[in-house]
Amino acid sequence: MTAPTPVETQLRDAGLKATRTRIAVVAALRDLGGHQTADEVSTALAANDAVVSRATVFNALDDLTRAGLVMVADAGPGATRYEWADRWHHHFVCTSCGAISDVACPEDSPRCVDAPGVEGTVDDVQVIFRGTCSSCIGPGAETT
Amino acid sequence: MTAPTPVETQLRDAGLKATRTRIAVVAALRDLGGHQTADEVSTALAANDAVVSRATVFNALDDLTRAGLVMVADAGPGATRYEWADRWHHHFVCTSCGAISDVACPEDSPRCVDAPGVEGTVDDVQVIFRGTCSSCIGPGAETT
DNA sequence: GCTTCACTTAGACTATGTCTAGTTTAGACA
DNA sequence: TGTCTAAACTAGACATAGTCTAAGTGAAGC
Ligand SMILES: [Mn+2]
Ligand SMILES: [Mn+2]
Ligand SMILES: [Zn+2]
Ligand SMILES: [Zn+2]
Repeated sequence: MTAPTPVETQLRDAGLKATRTRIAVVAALRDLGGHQTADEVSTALAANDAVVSRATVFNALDDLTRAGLVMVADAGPGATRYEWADRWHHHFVCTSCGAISDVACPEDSPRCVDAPGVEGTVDDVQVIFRGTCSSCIGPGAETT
Repeated sequence: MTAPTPVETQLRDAGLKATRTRIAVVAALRDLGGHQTADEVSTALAANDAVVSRATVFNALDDLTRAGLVMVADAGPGATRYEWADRWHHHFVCTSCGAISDVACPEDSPRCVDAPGVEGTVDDVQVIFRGTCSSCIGPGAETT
């Protein structure tokens, strides 16, 4: 039994068991980088000889999100995209090609924007910038 | 042929034909209010003796969104929610019960927040506040 | 080392959205 | 007003995303 890594500690602090699967999912997201779907995570785990049931990947991502180890990048329709919760940030989504890129959060904090008139408690604030990315504007813009 | 309503004009200005279906979809969203899924719109149309193919409802909502007559309320997984694009605003999503409520946009403009360092053109900015709504906090909070 | 309950599993099931090929229609123009 | 044609609509098959259930497994408290 090795010394508990930070991830294991974070899990237990959130009242979750530090299972092989959850640790592998966090590692996969951190290693892959970017914004991954549940099925992409599943594939990455399988490639690492850590086959995990599809339902479990969805459950793990959900649990990890609530525990704050993983964040969701809202980007409209299609599969939900997850990423390792390193630093809080926002997203730019290209409505032409679907690409998602990070936008730094000026405050580096999940509650960076004030919420006037909200009836309830605000946990975090996500800003989604939508538009056309530079590759889609440029000379070689894809119309597909 | 009656005089063109504003909606018909808006459609033609966007290069779209002012069809019976599209007009009915906008009317349904305006009359229903709130944040509706494609299937809820479909049901509302049917109740109005205006049965429309499911694929057409999806297409119409997509076209109307691009034309600026309808807006999407991003709210995480689940069906995409549409609403009549009256005034630009943001959303508060309760992570406990899933309720979506409007949050006024201080600037009343789709480009209310500055996007530092984005590689491309920003068309609009949506802010999503996530947390727990007052009914879910209050004494009679549902755990379901 | 036990015990227990949270976790994981396979796979059926539901929900959400897309595609295609044939038909209809809005709106341009004569 | 009648004709024409690209755009829009249709039904329904298909694809993708996510949920549920009941039985087996393992992390962690003792
Ligand atoms: Mn990101
Ligand atoms: Mn709204
Ligand atoms: Zn792009
Ligand atoms: Zn609530």
